[in-house]
Amino acid sequence: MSTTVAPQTIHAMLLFAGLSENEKNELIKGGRLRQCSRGEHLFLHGDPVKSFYIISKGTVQLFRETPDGHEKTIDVVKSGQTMCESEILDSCRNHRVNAMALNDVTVMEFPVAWLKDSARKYSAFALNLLSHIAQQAHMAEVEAEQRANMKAAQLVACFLQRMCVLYDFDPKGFELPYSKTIIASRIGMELETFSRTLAKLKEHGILVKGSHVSITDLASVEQYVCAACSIAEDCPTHKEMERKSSNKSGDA
Amino acid sequence: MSTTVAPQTIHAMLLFAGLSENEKNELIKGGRLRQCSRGEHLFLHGDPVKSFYIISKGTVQLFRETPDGHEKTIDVVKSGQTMCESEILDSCRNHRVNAMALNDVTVMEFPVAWLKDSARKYSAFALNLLSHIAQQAHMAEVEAEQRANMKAAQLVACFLQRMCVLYDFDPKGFELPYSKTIIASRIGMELETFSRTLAKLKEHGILVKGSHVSITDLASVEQYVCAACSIAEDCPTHKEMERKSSNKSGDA
DNA sequence: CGACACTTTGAAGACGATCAACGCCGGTGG
DNA sequence: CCACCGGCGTTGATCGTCTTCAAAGTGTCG
Repeated sequence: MSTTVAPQTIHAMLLFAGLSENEKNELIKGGRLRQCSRGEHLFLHGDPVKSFYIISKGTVQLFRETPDGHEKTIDVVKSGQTMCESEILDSCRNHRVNAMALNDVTVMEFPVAWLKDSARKYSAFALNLLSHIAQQAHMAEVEAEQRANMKAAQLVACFLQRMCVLYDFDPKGFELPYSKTIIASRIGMELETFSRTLAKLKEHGILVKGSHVSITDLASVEQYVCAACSIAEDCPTHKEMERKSSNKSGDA
Repeated sequence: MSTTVAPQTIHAMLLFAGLSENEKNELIKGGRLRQCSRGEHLFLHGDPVKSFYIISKGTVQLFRETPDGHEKTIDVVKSGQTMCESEILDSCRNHRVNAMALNDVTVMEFPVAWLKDSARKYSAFALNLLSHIAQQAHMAEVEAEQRANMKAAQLVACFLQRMCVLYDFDPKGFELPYSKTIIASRIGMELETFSRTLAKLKEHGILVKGSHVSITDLASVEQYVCAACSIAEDCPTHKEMERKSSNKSGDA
């Protein structure tokens, strides 16, 4: 299952790269497992920041309520990803977002002090953390630029490609891992716009029927989306999609 | 002058907090000064990443050309701020943006290896760097959300407030530090929209005449902008503006 | 004075948001 | 087994905001 990280797989995370097994064990001992069932909140906007999280299983929605009562999804985070590192490193007292389990979730929970202490103790960990955050910052930058420059259809197509890569789906056919409502909100558009957009995407090589997506014409998608993207040449998603299209091995 | 950081002031940067004077000197020895005159490029999109920069004097525009030939300003960075840390930490080979001096600029230039080496060597530096990047990531997140939720006039008003704080201007009256063309592009809107928006802002307590801005009614601005902002309660700019409005001491 | 960069203003158009209604489906309870 | 309901998604019509194209105004500097 692509949404599960076995406990031992945490060891394989890039965050712990370059550390000895002993050091990893030492670090991981600092956390404890926590279970959440679908719909349960891990924390709420305004709650004091108490932990750093590594998601071991399941999917978590990070969202915020705007002053006018709407609900905006900041991100959807899955197993193998982390939460709250930037809040902790930025020394935020309180959470800036809500976190809700979209399905049954298992997280590894580390006390706030753990993160900085570990960075202080193991310089390799500090450097990994730095790359990790820098990478996130980069992604955020790219998304901001895309949102500004591309239109809805391109944003959606690009997002579907990223989804393919993140969840290791077969582009030829896969199921959306969560509801269209949440996806739309994640991309920053209204559900109605998203719905209409999906319909139009068949002209560009993406066919959507219910929650089943098949990217029928990778070349067409790339030409439609990536040609309009200023980071195309060094876009990891773009590269990965090209790899997937040459390797004809899909693991459904 | 608010756009100058004397060499010794680099010592005072948060990035070097918690280090002894000897350690600071040791670190700073790793860099060398470079001058750029107005219009000169520090680096171009696609150039290999060769340095980490601390801006000591002047203002630098970071921008990118979109596929359709437009020019989009990613950020405008001034003395006391840094450049390229995330590229380096993300191990990017090539620059993702262009950097051009908007006026006469002095930067401190450190070789790429310096950043990671220093982080490895001094854990305090690594932690400072982590906060620094986390903070940037936070700002980027906030801006993204604002761009999605607020309308042009609110974005502009918010930006002017931020400018006030960053440059330590007196809200009651100050000059825009760079051209409206660049500001508009920085905020992500067309120059025409920006121009029209400025005119409309007088209804909300901001008067603009040429490049002279005066925020006449701070309360009105806050109510118009910050009330629509989801991070108002923990927005450093908002807080700082309130402080400025109580301290009736402006330093023009 | 003229050239040029920068800014303003006007009018038309594109795009997504919003409001409203309907279809679909799974679940619950009679 | 059917009727009802609520969550989710689709479709249609309208509206507001920003962009785009075009033209004219302002300022500076040789």
